[in-house]
Amino acid sequence: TSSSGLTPPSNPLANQPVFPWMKMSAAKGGVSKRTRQTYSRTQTLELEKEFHFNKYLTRKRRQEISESLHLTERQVKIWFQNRRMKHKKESKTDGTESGGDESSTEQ
Amino acid sequence: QIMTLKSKFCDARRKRRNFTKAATEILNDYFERHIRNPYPSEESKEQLARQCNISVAQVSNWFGNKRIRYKKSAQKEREDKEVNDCSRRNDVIAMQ
DNA sequence: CTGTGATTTATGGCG
DNA sequence: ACCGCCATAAATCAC
Repeated sequence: TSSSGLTPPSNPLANQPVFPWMKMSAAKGGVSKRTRQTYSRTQTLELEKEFHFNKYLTRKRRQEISESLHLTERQVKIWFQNRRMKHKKESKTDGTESGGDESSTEQ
Repeated sequence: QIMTLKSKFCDARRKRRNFTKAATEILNDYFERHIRNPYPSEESKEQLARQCNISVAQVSNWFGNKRIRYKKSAQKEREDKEVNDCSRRNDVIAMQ
């Protein structure tokens, strides 16, 4: 009602109610922007090598790896969890695909 | 960056093409009709996947990306609105 | 450069 | 208490 001529005709985002899922997860104490560390080539390579050796970690192995790669034990643990998920996903899709690619079969 | 060189062989599975217009329309339609809680169940994902002729994983990716990107633009829009309000107030103050 | 689908780090819930 | 699985967030990658 205030400004007569300047009513935004199409603005789907601005005047929509803010539903809970749209709120941002502020996390701890006041101002914190979440950052995601990207692992170096060597870190990824070593982790991958170890994963090929075994899919699951021993407490001891986890300690050794985390120390040599300058990652926390938690990061190593999580990396293996994520890697297992990736492995599972790949197993589903690939099945027994060998090389074909190109043209149709892609989803 | 380092991956960029090698990936051409190992990760060649990365992006190929966009979804069809029809598929995007179906997904967007579902999203907007469930804007209060855009988290499709496993069954809904399967149905959408069939309708769009894509995989369930791709449907999940689409909703993940959509939620985050929608949330971000909505937040940005709200920030801009605040700035506009401030400017408007400042204009009024300036006139007085 | 932007858009967009996919992948990589990281969290929390539940078993 | 602790770990693995899973769905998801958020950042980042790769066209």
